[in-house]
Amino acid sequence: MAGKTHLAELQLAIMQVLWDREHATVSDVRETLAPHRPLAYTTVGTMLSKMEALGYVTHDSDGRVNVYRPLLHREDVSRSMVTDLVDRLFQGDVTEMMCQLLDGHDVTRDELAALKKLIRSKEKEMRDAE
Amino acid sequence: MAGKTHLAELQLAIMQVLWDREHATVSDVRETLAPHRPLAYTTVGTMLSKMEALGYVTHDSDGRVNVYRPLLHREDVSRSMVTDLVDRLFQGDVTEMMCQLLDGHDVTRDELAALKKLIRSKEKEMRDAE
DNA sequence: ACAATTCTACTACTCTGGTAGGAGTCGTCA
DNA sequence: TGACGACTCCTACCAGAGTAGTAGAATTGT
Repeated sequence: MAGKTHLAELQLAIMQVLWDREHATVSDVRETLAPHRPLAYTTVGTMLSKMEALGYVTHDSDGRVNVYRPLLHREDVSRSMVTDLVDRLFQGDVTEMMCQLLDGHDVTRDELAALKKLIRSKEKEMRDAE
Repeated sequence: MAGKTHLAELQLAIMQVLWDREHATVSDVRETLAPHRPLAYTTVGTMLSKMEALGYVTHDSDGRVNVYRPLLHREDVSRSMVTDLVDRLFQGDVTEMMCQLLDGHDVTRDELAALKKLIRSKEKEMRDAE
């Protein structure tokens, strides 16, 4: 399953809240989003309903309050969205994407070091696998 | 200028065609897209008009045929879309994005090597800059 | 010279994301 | 005990992406 997981702006923001705290009420989500993005209570509620209809989240009722939980996995969504962008922007060429990241952003020395380590472990992994 | 450059699906696909061949007619675009995505002539035409209204492309008339040219730069668009995704998915953490790329995709040995080289030159660049 | 083709311009429709109002419900507290 | 606040549910609305049809002008092959 999983499949196509192209989350829109607000949907993703809401999912992030749900992923961070496992479950949340409409108020929780609203308050968390508020600083960056003040929304009416009903707006968040409506969006959550739509997302439930889409199978992104589910809820059970604690008394009369709906408590929402994510159904999608964070990793699945990031993977699929990243893949999608690489495909659309660079015809699937991961290296191109890397260049873009390194060139277009301020990367600290430490981050570069971390990346080298990451690559080395990846190489090792490949060697072991064969 | 530049600013918000969140191109939608089809819009991006059309821009890719324009970037690849510098300029193109409606037919050109349509034919290029056709294998993956067969669209009516008018669909492509309409979309190009909309994109012109948005300032993404421009055209001049060769006889009675409109020849479209991109106004946005490929690099600007990729940078901004990549940045956008990193922000939304990983709160701007570029390293996280790299992990995602390396873990979630099949990366060949050669690509890993290329990446190491890329990182090294980036490091050098930083050293020289100070 | 005329029919078929090609192209633009205009119009229109569908879907979905985003946004919110209002009605109705229920618990609480003064 | 009744007003208040928090909450859900239903409904509505707009914008933009995507899709395509139609009308009418220009082009071209025969």
